[in-house]
Amino acid sequence: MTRVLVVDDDPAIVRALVINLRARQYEVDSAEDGAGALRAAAARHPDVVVLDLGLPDTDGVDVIRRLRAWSRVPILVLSARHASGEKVQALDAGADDYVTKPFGMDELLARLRAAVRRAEPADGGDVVVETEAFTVDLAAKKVHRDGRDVRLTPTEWHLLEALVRAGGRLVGQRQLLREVWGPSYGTETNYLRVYMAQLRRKLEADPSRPRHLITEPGMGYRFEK
Amino acid sequence: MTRVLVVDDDPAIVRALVINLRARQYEVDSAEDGAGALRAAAARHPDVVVLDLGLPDTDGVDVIRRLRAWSRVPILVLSARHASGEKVQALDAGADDYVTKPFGMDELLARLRAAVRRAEPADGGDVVVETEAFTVDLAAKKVHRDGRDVRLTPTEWHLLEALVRAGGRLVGQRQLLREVWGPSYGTETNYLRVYMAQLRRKLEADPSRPRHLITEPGMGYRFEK
DNA sequence: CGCGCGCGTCAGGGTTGCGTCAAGGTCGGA
DNA sequence: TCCGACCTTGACGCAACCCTGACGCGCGCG
Repeated sequence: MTRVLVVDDDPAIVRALVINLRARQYEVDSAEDGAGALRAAAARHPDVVVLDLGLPDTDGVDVIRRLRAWSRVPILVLSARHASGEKVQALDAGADDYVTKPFGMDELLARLRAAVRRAEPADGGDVVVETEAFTVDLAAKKVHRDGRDVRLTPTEWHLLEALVRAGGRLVGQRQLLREVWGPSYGTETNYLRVYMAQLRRKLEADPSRPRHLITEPGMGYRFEK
Repeated sequence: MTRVLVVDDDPAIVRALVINLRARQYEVDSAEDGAGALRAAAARHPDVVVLDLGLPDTDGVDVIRRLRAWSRVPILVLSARHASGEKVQALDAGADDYVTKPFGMDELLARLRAAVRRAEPADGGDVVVETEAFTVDLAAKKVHRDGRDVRLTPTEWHLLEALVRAGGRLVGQRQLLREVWGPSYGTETNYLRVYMAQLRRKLEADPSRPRHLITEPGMGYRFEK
């Protein structure tokens, strides 16, 4: 879930933002001054910060600088000032976007989505799943075992990926076949047997007693850490 | 040097932007419609795109989508419309920022700097990447090997750059083709074979046994340190 | 006890994909 | 106008992959 930090000294605005964001499944923290903002950012590691420039204790641009000193979290600035000098200062200090009050909630949310989307592949880069026998890197499409790379064929990789992405849940054979071979392959369960065997031979310590690529007889297969 | 692509059908705006950007040491290309924008983006690989939504031939949002189909270049949208619906559409299609006309040049430039700054470390990380066989300098666009410069053709460089920027991740052949040759070249995989061979001949110690420019059969290619 | 079912294993044959080479085409500079 | 560098395109051999069928095994059930 995406975590947002809202910083504003006007309780009405904070409330409006919190309600709207929570309704859209964001996790929201809030702060009402610069010190609180920096504390919250350090403690909670938000995925994006919505920052009002007119805070009671600190200059907003200074908050941006201090955040940027150690974090690359996207910062979306709110401000009542329309003057372009303010905007330039904030943006050059490291802000990602600048919205003037009064703002439309739809627009703000869209800009927020844009900021989060941009940041995603940057720091959430590698999705790596580890087991005691091998390591799967879903982003790089790489499998590691005993310090060496394991070579997988395209079909083997697709199958492994489908299982790993299910995150430990059971995947039915029909679903597996459709994901890997395409929508018209619902019954060729022998494909699964052949390729599961190859995967186990390449990945399991003891292929005849799989510990991670598990068969659920009559139902399907499951990946287990 | 940072390369900017300006897309607008109003010559006055294009001129103003080009003058201001060139004065600040940007390298500027321009296009006046959607088709030209896509062509220019494919040919010149700009570091940021400034895009007017009201183009004569195409819906601006559609241009954004088509760009996003193969590129992550930052897109800064210009528009005369203040309506929030337009903004939301453009941002959700993949735009990075949205500025309404008339705009202040200072503000636009600041937003442009923000967009470029964000993108820089996002896909590169290191500007210089070293292997035991050769060294790639992404900023200087140079390749060193055994203490001397290696001469690469433009296409060879694009290909190498796309692989190195992926940072060890596997790059699918379709994606590679689109990044290097443009969005309409999704299937000419023989290009890849030819140019990968040339790169290996120039860079690998033993071109028949590549250690850094690796083929993943059926899936794509990967750069490995 | 015999049978059927589902799963794992193995090996062979058709097909695809990759590396290689060479020739034709295009563009810009001398 | 000629020349060279670069890009495109096609052909060919080879290795790897995908599919397929056959067989063996364990289990549950009649």
